Amino acid sequence: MGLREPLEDVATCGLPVALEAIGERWSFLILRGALNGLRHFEEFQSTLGIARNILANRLGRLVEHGILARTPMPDDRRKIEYRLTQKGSELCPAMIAMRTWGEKWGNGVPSTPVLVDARDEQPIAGVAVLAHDGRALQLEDLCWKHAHDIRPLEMPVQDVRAA
Amino acid sequence: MGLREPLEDVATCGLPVALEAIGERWSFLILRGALNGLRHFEEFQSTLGIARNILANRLGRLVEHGILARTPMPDDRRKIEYRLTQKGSELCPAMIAMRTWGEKWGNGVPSTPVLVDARDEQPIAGVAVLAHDGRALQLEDLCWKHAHDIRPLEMPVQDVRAA
DNA sequence: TATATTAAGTTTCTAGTTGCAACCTAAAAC
DNA sequence: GTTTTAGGTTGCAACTAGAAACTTAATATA
Repeated sequence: MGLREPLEDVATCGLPVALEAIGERWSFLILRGALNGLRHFEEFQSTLGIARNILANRLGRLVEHGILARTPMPDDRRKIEYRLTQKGSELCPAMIAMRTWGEKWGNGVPSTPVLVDARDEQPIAGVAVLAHDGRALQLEDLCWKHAHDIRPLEMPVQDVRAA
Repeated sequence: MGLREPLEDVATCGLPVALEAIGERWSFLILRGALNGLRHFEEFQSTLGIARNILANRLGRLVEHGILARTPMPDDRRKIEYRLTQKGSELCPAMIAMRTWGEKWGNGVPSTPVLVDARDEQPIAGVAVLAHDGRALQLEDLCWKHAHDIRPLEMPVQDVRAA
């Protein structure tokens, strides 16, 4: 692959940060597996069909980035449990967004298993970009602005001087 | 890389479909560039600092996948315009989700430019998973179910027999 | 018309990465 | 104590990424 530069400096942006951690196909699939309940090396290996050395490498990388936590099981210390951290779990919306897109634009793949709302067990509608007040925004409603061009919302009367 | 299998069959899921198209760091960054208004080869090249052959390869791949449209400009036919298609634009939520995650969990990167709501020019809140009725769901509210275990919502009276 | 310049790719070549298969190591089971 | 199991390493061939130089076609300039 040639040398891999940190890539962070490609304009200030959170995206390169995320890519550094999971910007690679197996990382995504391992993450998807973890969100689906996979916990152990052999589970990932047999479910995903990934080569063992690559799996070891990616699991290690995800652990390094604090996305997975690595714990030997107390009852059988050969067994290692890889579990999503809070940081890792919060990649869920990104994963779902990609999955939903792939489902819509791919060749009619009806993804399984289905992600449902625990309350009524109905499939989710998808992912949306939310405005500061919670409204779901359409793509046409979005635009880019430089940070210094943004004027803070006028608050009722309070002087909020904290960041 | 050895041989690259289609990867589609890693359980039925839209995610591999998406990864096939953009599951690679430069593709994401090119896409981000496009969402930010980049249109031409040299713009991408100088902004992202990507090697020219890789850029050509990725642009071609994105065009093949119908994510970018490739059009020579009428006034200067050397110039090629790469523009997001509808399919490509709809990757925006996925990109934003990753960016937002990177912003939160990275080393305090304040991403620039900022994505704002066009109506009030306020920065967006983030990305959320929506339930079928439009409520924003928390991660704890989500769970996986097999398709055949899902019972359709009882509709008023209509007998909906279509898939 | 002849000569630069520019936009968008190719080509070449090196070095690092991936993938597969086989091997290793420590803990548990028999 | 031998076997099995979980989670890795190692070695090697094939492939890919990246930098820089080269190509090609369309415009601009002299």
